[in-house]
Amino acid sequence: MIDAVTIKEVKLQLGELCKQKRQSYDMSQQDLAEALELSRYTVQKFENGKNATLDTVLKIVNHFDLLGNLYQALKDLEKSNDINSLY
Amino acid sequence: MIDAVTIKEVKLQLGELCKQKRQSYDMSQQDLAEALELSRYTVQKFENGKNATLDTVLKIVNHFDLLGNLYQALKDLEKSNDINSLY
DNA sequence: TATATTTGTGTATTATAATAAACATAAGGA
DNA sequence: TCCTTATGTTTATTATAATACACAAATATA
Repeated sequence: MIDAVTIKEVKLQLGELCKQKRQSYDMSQQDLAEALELSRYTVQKFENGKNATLDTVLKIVNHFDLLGNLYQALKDLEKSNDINSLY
Repeated sequence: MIDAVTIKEVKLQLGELCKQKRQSYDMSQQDLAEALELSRYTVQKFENGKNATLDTVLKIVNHFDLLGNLYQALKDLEKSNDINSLY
């Protein structure tokens, strides 16, 4: 039995991904906020797993060149009726 | 040269995915809204590509049993420094 | 055609994400 | 040690997502 992933865990993981990507680009929270025309507080909260808007998330995803990947993943999910198929 | 995906397109695709999944479960917007304790208007706007909160998106993703997939995809992105690597 | 259901839209209100500014703390470099 | 930078947190304000109605327009269904 695999533990179900929670919404909170996904938000925390999203924040971690942002932090890791940001640091790999050698940017501070302030740098990222300015690049995306967001406040540092918004970046700060996002990286710590708080709720955010889709626009904020996608701005960040886009900045790290992951928007195309996300789009393709969504397209794939739409095609397959059941991604968890055993076959 | 591949056209860059826009934030607007991703939001529209997210809405389409929701609509397609919802219909595959034979649910109305009202049904989905009630199941997730959201207003129908919120579901309506999301399906039509409007901005939303991360909580709303993840509630919907979770309802269609895609939260684990999303979590794993985020974990994978964190590990690989460059998902677009040619190697 | 009627009737019911679903979807799209409008308005007003409430809840909350985003912003701006300030300040504390911690870590690192001079 | 001092000075700088980055992060975390607070308070107040603004912008906007979410809600709760209502109603019109499609879209089934009898």
